Order: sequence, then structure tokens, then C-alpha cells
Amino acid sequence: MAFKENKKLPLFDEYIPHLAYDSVIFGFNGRQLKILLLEYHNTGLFALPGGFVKRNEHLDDAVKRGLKERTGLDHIYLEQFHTFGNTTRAAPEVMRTIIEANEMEIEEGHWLLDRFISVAYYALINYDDVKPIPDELSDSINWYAIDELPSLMMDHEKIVEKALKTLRENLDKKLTGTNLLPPKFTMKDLQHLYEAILGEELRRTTFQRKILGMDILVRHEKLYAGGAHKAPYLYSFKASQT
Amino acid sequence: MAFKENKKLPLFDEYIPHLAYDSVIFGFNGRQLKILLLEYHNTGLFALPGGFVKRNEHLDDAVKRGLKERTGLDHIYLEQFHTFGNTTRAAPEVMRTIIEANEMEIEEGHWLLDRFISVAYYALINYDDVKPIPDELSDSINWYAIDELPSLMMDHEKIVEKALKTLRENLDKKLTGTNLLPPKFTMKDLQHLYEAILGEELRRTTFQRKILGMDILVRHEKLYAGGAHKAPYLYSFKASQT
DNA sequence: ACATTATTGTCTCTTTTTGTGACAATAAAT
DNA sequence: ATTTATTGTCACAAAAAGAGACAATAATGT
Repeated sequence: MAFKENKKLPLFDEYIPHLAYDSVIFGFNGRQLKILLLEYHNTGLFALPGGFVKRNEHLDDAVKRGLKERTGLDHIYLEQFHTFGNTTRAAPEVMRTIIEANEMEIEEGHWLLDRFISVAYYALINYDDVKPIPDELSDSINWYAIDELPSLMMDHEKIVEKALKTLRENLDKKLTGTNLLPPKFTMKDLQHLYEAILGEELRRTTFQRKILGMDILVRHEKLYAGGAHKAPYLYSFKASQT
Repeated sequence: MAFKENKKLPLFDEYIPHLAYDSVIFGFNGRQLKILLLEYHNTGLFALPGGFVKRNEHLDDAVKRGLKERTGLDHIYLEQFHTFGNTTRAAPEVMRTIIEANEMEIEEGHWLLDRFISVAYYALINYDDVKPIPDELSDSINWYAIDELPSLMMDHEKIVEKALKTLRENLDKKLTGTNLLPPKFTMKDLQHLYEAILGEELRRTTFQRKILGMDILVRHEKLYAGGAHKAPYLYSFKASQT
């Protein structure tokens, strides 16, 4: 979660109480699938980037706003995948620690200290053109490979798990137009991405035939200046169809 | 949405404000896929059965509680599929009408008159052993075939649409153990169910081979006393595996 | 300039899965 | 006992996916 107000916690009634969102922001560095994690000041606690929803704001817009603040990116691919609503979703001590570490104050009984519901989204962004920006309450935001995550606060590990599961299930249906790759990429790049997401190796020829058969790619002129071998075609995703 | 308190709207601060759930309750009568809809007193408005979440209650439990109240059924198959959070999700006039039609009062500025977020679930229940129970605010609750729905309030038509889409996508993965059929059923019954859900006809032999190949059914002794023809086997779903 | 090397694009053959019809088995009705 | 409608299963055809083969080719080394 992220607080944009400076030292002025009362302003929190600008938000819908007991409601938050969390975002699992996926990026791909060419080899590994990674996600963005915050580390809070003086707490050693890692968490998903999240935030709250303003009273006059669409839920989806709140998430886009948060993503824009943290990544500077607009038009991010975004997918809601689950809402977590157990009563155990409260972390008063943690909240207090974070708030105190940031020299802020909170009144007793504030809903931030109580349980809250969180709507979880995953986002796919281009790893290369992002310099993640920490917010006031956290001292770092960094990429972590999905198989080398630190322990996360509250139920955030479960959230990541479900995000990854959903991403895998949606892969064939919804990867069109994703931002996980640069605008132009080779078939091998795409295959590496699939392998990183699915966590398994794929057969080159079968993969190529399947992807080309999906009719979602545009083939461009060969421009690759890679190694001592035949240059591959470059591809881009077709403009997304309605 | 449903109010369980009688004439005592202040008790509403027992609930998490600005948060609701809606449930798309599917049943199958052997031919058509149907859902349960409420009609509110003196309003002509149809709506999905829904409710609110108590401050100390798991989100999932709130939904189970509501389903139990309306159907008398426990252990219903339940799946969360989306959270609807647009600011347009407010219906102050409708709310007022409903509340007045029920001779209740509401203070100005109450969150019920403002926008609220709704977490949507779908449920699969056995059409035959349910006598739906209306709540205090509605004068009827009835089954409506999914292709003959009346117009629904707010965004409830979108919610139904998405529920149906999700159900179709999950069909092969998650129908195991569903309650949409009686405990024992024929292969033809199951095929009719699939056809009603998918809205398309399926080929008998292919369907049979596919389902048997999924290894989710137990075959029982033939007991069917139907018509002038070879009696089919009866099946039931295997006890659901973890 | 030419052979070498690594990787690509495509083709073919094999295997698996799915579509489609055929047919014997059989419970009730005649 | 014969007819009728529907079932369970098999067999063949068509389509999709798995797996390897091979020529094409961009950089490198000689």
C-alpha cells in the first residue's frame, strides 16, 4: 500500500475505507520473469505496490494512477484477477511500524489498522524503459525474479502465486499487445518469455508453428545484428483487435 | 443487495461501508440454464441477490451466508470471478425507492446512497432442491432462463454476462463436483448441461469420449427407467480431489 | 575470399487427439 | 417375438501437435 499524503493521515478519508488494491507488476529482462517489490523504511518488510481508491474514482483508474506514479508508464496492460477479503488481512503492528518509521501519526481505531479488502491486479510492463520510483513510505522498489522472492508481508505471497497462475492460464488468450517485450522482437525472444512465464522449456519448431498459427504477429524485415548465424526475422504484435 | 435488519438502518455500520457482493446463482432444470433474480417491492426492478460484508467476517463467508439465507443450501459451489468498481455503481434513487417501499428510513449521506464496490461470485446449485426465499426488501425471487432475462438494475447485466463467460471458460477445469445435476445422472444429462452452458450443440460420441477421458466420473449400475431403449449408465462425480 | 559455425525458417514424417459415422446391444412398447 | 429409440463402443478420417532433418545465411576465423 502507498500513502501519497505527507504526514497528513486525516486526508485518508478522501479514500474508500477498508479497500485497497495490490498490483503484481511483471517485467521480463530477456531471461527471467520478475516483479516489482517495495521495501519499507526500517522494517525489512517487502510488499507488493498497492494503494487506495478515492471516493470518486473508478477502481481501475486508481490502479492505473498508482502504476503511473511508480513506473511513469501510461497505457499499461492491466488485468484484475482476484479480490482478497479474509478478516486476517490486517496488519496493525506493521502499519504502525511503517507509519512511525515515516514520522507520521495515526489515530486509534483508524481503518488502516483494521482489516481491509484488496483487489489484486497484474500488470505487464516493459522492463527496459522503467526506472521504478519508491513512494514516501518505502525506501526502495526493485525487481525480483519470481523464483527468488524475499518473504512478503501479509498474504502477498499468495497474491503473487495467484497472479502467476492466472497469467499462465491467460497466456495464449491475452498476451497479444503485451508490453513485456520491446516493440520488435525475435521468435526466440518470445519463446524465452513463454518459457520464463510457464517455467518449462518449449520445443522451437512447435512453438513457432503455434504462434504463427495464432495470427497475432506482424513480420518485419530482418535487422537483427546478433551473432554468427542466420539473422532471424523481427516481429511485433498486431494492433490489438476489438 | 439485501438488508437483513428490520427497519433499523443504523445497524448498517455493522458492515464494511461501500462494499457489497453480488451472486449469480446458476441452476439447471434439465433443459435450460437459469439464474435467480430478485424483484423489489413496488419498483419493477430486477436485481441479482447480493449483500454486504460484516466487519469481522471473511468475504467468502459473507457470500456463503447470503446464499444459505436465500436457498437454505450449505456447501454450495462458489467461485469469485470479478470485482466491479466503477464510480457509476451508485443508485441513490433506486435505493431510496426500495427503502421507502419497505417503510424504512435512511439518513442523508449514507454510503448506501453513494457508490459502492461489488465483488461478484457465481454459484452452481441443484435446481430441484431449492425453494428460493425472498428477503425483506424484495417480494419475489425466481428463476429466469439466461436467454430470457428481464432488464436488470445498475450494471447487473454486465455482471451476468461476465459470470457466464467465466463459467464457460472454467467448464472443463472446474465442473467436477458441481451441484447443477442431481447426484446421479446419465451421460446425456451431462451433455445437455454442457450444451445449455455453452449455448451450442455437441456431438454425442466425441463428448462421451472426452468426458470419460477426463476421469472425473464414477460409473454406477444401470437403473434408469426411462424409455423404450437401451438403458444408459448412471454416473456421479468422483469425490473432489485436493 | 572462403570455409566454418551457430542459428534460423521450413518441410516432412510420426504420433496423438478429435471428428464422424457405423453397428451391435438392449429396455420398453407393440 | 418384433419393433423402436437410444446407448456404448469401435473403426476410420481429419486435424493438430511432437520431433527431427536440412538447406539458408550472418558473422567469424583463416
